[in-house]
Amino acid sequence: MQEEYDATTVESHVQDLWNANDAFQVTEDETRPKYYCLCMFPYPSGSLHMGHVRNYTIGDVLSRYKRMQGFNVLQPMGWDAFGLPAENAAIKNNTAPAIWTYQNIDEMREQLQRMGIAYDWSREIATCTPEYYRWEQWFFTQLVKKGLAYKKMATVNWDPVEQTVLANEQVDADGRGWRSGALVERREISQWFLKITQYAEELLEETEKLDGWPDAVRTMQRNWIGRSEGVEFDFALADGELAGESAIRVYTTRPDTVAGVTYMAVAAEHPLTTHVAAHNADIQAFVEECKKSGTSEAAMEKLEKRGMPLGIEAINPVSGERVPVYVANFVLMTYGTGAVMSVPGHDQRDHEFAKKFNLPIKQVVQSTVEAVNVVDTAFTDKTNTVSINSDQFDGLDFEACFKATADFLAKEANGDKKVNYRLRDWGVSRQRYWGCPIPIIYDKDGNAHPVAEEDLPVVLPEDVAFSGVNSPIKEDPNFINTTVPGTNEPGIRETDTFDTFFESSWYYARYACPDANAMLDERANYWLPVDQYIGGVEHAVLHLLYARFFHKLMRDVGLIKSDEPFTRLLTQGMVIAETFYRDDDGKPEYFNARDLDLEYDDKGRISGATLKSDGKPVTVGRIEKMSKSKNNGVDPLEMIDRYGADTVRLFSMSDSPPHQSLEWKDGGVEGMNRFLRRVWREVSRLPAEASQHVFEQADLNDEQKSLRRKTHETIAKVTDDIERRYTFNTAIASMMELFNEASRFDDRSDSGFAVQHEAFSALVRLLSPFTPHIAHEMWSGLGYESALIDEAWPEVDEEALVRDTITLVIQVNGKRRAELAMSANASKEECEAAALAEENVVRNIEGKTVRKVIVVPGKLVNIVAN
RNA sequence: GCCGGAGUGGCGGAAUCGGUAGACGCGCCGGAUUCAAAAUCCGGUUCUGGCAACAGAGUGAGAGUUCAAGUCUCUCCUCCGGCACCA
Repeated sequence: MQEEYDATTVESHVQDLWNANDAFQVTEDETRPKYYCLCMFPYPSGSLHMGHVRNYTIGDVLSRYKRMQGFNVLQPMGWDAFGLPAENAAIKNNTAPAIWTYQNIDEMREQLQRMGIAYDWSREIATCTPEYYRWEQWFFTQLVKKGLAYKKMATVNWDPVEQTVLANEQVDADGRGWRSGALVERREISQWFLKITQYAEELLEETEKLDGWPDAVRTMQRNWIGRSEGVEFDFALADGELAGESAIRVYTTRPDTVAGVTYMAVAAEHPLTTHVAAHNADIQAFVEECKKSGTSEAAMEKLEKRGMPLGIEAINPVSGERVPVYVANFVLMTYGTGAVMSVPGHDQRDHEFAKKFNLPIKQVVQSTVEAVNVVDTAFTDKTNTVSINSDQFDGLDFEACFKATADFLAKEANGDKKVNYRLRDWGVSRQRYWGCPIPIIYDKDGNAHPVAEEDLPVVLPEDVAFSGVNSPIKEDPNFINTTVPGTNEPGIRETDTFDTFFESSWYYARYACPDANAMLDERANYWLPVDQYIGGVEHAVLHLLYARFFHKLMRDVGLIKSDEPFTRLLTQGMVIAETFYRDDDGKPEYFNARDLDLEYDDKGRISGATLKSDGKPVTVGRIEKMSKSKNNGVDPLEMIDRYGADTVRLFSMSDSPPHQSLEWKDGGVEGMNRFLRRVWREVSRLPAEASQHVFEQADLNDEQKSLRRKTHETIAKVTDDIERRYTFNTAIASMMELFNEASRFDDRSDSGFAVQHEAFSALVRLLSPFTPHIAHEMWSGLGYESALIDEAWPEVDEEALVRDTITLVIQVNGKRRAELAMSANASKEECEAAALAEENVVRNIEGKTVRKVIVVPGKLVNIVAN
């Protein structure tokens, strides 16, 4: 072992060794417990960023740790390869999306390999290959047959200039198309949906059981599913039938407030609105206006609450009063019945609308504990309340009134108790090119036929000229024209592709059997569920919910046996860094720190910065998530070149716990590099014969015992931090403590060397999941013949943890006044006596009476005196 | 608006079950080495007072429970994240 640590040499040497031995290839093995550790696979954008580094290092630490614990560990990697950026790049660079994507995959694979992560590369998957997507096409045809996939009209963003559908990401905050700048419109087209709502109840119930998931993610999923219990019932139309209907059906979670309904509101798409609009130009104009606004959340948010009276009245089934019906832009056709009863007294939104249109506000719920004035604001409490102004329901609390009204509505107004979900069926059609073709053929009457199993996959043509925004397959007769399955009739192919969440919803299962000649085979039941899943919290709802849904679908088709895909989930925080900018004309221009000269104040804080190229100052901005737009990214490859992958890995784990954000700091990286160089140096200086010496615990002196205790305390601490707490930062801190103590230890006796060798032997193994390359070399440096990846995780020697003496903290009235070294087995009385005799204690209780003495064995004595 | 999470030195953070607040790292200060610098090594570093021993203050603000509170309870403030016309 050389005395100077050279990361580049070490890392390429160790990686070659692993590669030559296929060190991380695994097969099913019933004799060992399995451990499937998975990181969310990347989109192949072409370059690795720090978020990837952090994500994959966490996975590798856990994988390597479990391997040393004796588990049969699977850690695969692949590519979420379909998606919009490939199309954007294609337009910009005039290359086919496939070529761009495969080139990026090659580049990123190389970059990833430099990090030395223990992947089983033989299982690599790219979702854009027909070998992968043919199975999801097959699966979709099964779902169509089971009625779990169906077609219906749905709203999309339509760019009137480009004459194309836009993804939500392609519509800016002002509701304009990204290329044309034209105002995006809403348009109804027929699209495919998966019936996730059929699984809403099971998904919700099992959310409660996912105790290996962060509470935040479970809460988000619960809210996203959004279960509510209420009643659906009719408001009869006051002047008889309209548009073939005699009533307006509504859904409410507050049947106890029906008496307070003073008006109603229906959606722009509601049949009643359409009926009235046919003879009323003003209403027609209003409906058109509603349809013009985009579907994006940003657009919805800005929407002002507006409405118009339809000139219709309905009868309140409880009060018998006539109430006017409005059309309003905030009523959603897709939730409930597309019509709502409005209770301005007890719903804030209804209250605002009532004020704006001068509608009556009626109080029907009274608080039993405070004064209520529904003229100013809605009263929405459901506890400590009684019903008033509600005839036979007066005097009931919320629960009783809910039940009584529901029973009444059941008899008098076609009422039905109903559970509603905020969750909608998952629209999987995308009018994009670079995705998996939906395997459907339409006959001349427009009926949909799933492509026959033997005709799969429907291959996406990759050799395409990409001229505009429109998908090239939509104009490709070779792709479109075919025959209807089972006939000789001409048929037309579906040209929409799947939402890319489709691919990422089942890839974790395919890794178990990437070469299977079926969607999955028995191997999936060996490896699944994933024991540990790691990725960004931005996927808390969509991806993680879709994957859970798919898992249940695959279970119900008989492909797998488990109910849930991911047993434990870790969501890592963002990687953040300083930003620097100039804002001369209202559009800030951001600069990367590498192009700046930074100034620091006397406390080491950044006080100013100037651009190297012109020497003029730039503004120091906030610390934000690394991104292209803020130009504050740090290139992982540059860091690996400078310090080595081990240093980069170690820093990414050391500075904060994984679920929190990590601030990238050059000084911190250098600190980790310094630490590794020190460990290397100490190990290289340890005499070769140190490994030969043995010791007997009973014969050790106090210093030797103390180092042994530190060694084994550290093993216990690091194990607990990785296994239970996920606090890799504190694990690293405690390894540094052990190193500091072991390197200061200067005892050249045989047993001294033996104890020191034990400390370094443990340290190297504890470090190995974090910094596997340097650990491998140091392991041989310590005189071991074996490869470190085949070693077992170090075990705690309980005997080494035993303390003869302990430090007792002495407090007077809760304030620390002294410390005492005591025998570890001293009695309570002895501790108390020693504490009361201590010099500084005597001084502090002088003139006071000791009221009470509290002894916490092994820790402290608190003397209460006044 | 609703639902989460978080506020601790100059900075990132530690304190795991109510028991020594500030581990570990960065930065800064001093020293050694050097012709000099970088690198490296050693020491110091919450604030105030003191040569020191030690004393006082201190975990966003305010109250409370307790022998003992960063940790538990209540009220409030600030920041971050998610959802947001869901009837």
